Amino acid sequence: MANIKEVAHHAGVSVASVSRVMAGHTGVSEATRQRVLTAVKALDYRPDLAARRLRSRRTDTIGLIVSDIRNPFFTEVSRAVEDVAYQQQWRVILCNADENPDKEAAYLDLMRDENVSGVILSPTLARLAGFHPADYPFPVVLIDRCERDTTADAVVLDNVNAAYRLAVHLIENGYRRIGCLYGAVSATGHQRQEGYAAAMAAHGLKPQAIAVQATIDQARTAAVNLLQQEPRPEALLASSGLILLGTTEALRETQLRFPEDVALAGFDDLPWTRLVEPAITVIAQPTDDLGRAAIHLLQQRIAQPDQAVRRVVLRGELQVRGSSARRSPIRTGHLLTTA
Amino acid sequence: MANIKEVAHHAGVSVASVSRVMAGHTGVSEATRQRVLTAVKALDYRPDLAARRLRSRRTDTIGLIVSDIRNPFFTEVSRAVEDVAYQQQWRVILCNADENPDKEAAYLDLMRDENVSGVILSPTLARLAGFHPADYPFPVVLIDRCERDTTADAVVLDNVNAAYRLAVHLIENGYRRIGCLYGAVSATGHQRQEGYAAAMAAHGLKPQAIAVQATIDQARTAAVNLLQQEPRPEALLASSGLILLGTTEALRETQLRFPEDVALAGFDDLPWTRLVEPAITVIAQPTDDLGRAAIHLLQQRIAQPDQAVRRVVLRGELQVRGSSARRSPIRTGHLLTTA
DNA sequence: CAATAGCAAGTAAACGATTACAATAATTAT
DNA sequence: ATAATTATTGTAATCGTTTACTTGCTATTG
Repeated sequence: MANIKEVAHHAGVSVASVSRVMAGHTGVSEATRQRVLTAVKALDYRPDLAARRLRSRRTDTIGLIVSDIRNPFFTEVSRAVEDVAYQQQWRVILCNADENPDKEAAYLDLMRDENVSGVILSPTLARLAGFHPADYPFPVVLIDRCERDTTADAVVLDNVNAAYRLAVHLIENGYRRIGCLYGAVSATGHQRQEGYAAAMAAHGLKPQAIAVQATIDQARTAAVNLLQQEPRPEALLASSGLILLGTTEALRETQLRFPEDVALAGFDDLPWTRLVEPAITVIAQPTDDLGRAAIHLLQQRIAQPDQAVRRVVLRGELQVRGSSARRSPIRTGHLLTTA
Repeated sequence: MANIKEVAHHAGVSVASVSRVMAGHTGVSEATRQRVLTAVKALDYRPDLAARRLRSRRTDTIGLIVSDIRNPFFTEVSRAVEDVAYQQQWRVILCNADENPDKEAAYLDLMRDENVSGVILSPTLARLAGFHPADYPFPVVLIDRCERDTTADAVVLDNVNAAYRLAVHLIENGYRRIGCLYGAVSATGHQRQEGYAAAMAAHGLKPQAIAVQATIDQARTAAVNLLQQEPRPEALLASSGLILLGTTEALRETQLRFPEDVALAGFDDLPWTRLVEPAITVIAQPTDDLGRAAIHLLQQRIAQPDQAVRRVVLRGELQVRGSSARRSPIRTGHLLTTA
């Protein structure tokens, strides 16, 4: 591979001129620019990134550390981030922490080693507690997960509110004993449980929330347990797409029909929620906007390290479908007498 | 951030010794090793990767270019690759080509710029035609997509065979007019169509295969079209998870039931295929093994650049479920007379 | 005991770019 | 025409490592 020296020699100019042309800098005459460009083409020259990064101390690279790449929510967000970055000639190092704080820590160390310009992070609960951006040698934008009192740039859903609306929707459709399965290891799960609990309290209902690991299998097991309790919940609310999937599997396993036996609602408008019969009521998250907002926030922070902390809160959209259909009065003799 | 010089000074040794300790090289006394390590800890030193890469001309980084990160198949494969790499202290640059040859080319250029040790690639059709590893400045292992006559390391499914078995399964269950929706832009789609066509031919049946873009929406549109033709197909075979999803949506849209009106079978054992009623018959791909095999193959190739070309062919497993249940004789008067 | 090997540690030259600074050429002002 | 200014270009130092080579010991051997 040709290096900058050979290009300079071939073009009959100095290495500085070549460098200036490659960087798109001003202050180089059109004549030399052309000579350099033809030499570059002739030698198929491409600057060595390691050398450039060493000398310039910039990498034009950002890190994206997601909690679980197999969760379609994060896949979508990653794609959005990658798409924007790609257009702007930035590199993205995508890391999958697998909800594991050790892996998360290792990746953050790696980001430091790589000298990235910034990081987009969906943090584990452990890291989020007492999180302070100043502890990191690079700008950090949190995504999906953030506490009320976290002082860091962040892009999140209005989790409490969205879960509240979802729960109210179930309540208004006649359901009273509503169970909630929420992700134990994420701030998001907790906030959604909080919104659910608030809605229940506002209607004088007793909440029953179960914390689970946010995997399909764990959610299914927990849901089966919950469904075998007496009295059985009339409806279930799942705080994420994976938990919703596990919960739906549990209903199949226990041969319960929704919404007749147990109504169902959850988060994440994934394609399959429209495929099952009936389709499932969900809060749709604007994954694309989340990703775009995160990278824009990060770029602004990189450009302006001292600007005020910003938080972007996006609204989830309630998609009402059959799984939460109004409770049929025929089956609810008990409710009829109390109403 | 401390650099190697400061560490050397702090430990009272030369930079060479520090470097040797950091690299885990032999030929350094236990005494100095300890002094270096304490200095490293005291100064919180971490070697600068840019400098290391520049000097050593190695990056310990591989590129993983997938066709579509939103396709769960590739998500799973990526996770497997990343997992193995992580354990071995390799970095992975994950790139999403979005089935776009230009983006794919741009990423391959990027890989060269990054001076990666090797690349795992699921190529577009255009690139696969006439693919030769020698055209690239790094070792390449193909994954998921590979032609019979491609002379490159590759890890693929036994696509033709798997599709053949899947089609035969439908035929043996009494279906005759079987349509096939396959991915137009991937070698995999073509091979699966080929296996399907072979099975049809072997049973004296006329194939009807439609090439589609491998997206949910395109597949749905094409499937709706196909389902509105007269005579309507008795069964549909989808060549990938996304196409299967779109096809299933089409059945919902046209209010057709499976398997009663149209039987259904496809590729990729995704969680949702077990959720719909009835569950869908699929070929399960060993995504984890595919990913692991790919990175192992790549590492062997990196260690032994001149070893013979290898191809790992993994077998897909047929998961028979309700969507392809034996055609009920009651509804198939025509078949009864011909049987 | 001198010669020789073997090991540990140090010195300094790369790696290939960027960029501060100096030098030169071209332009404008007086 | 000359001085002052500006626009180009070149020179060389620098980024932080790795590593070939040299040096200085200590231990081994004939």
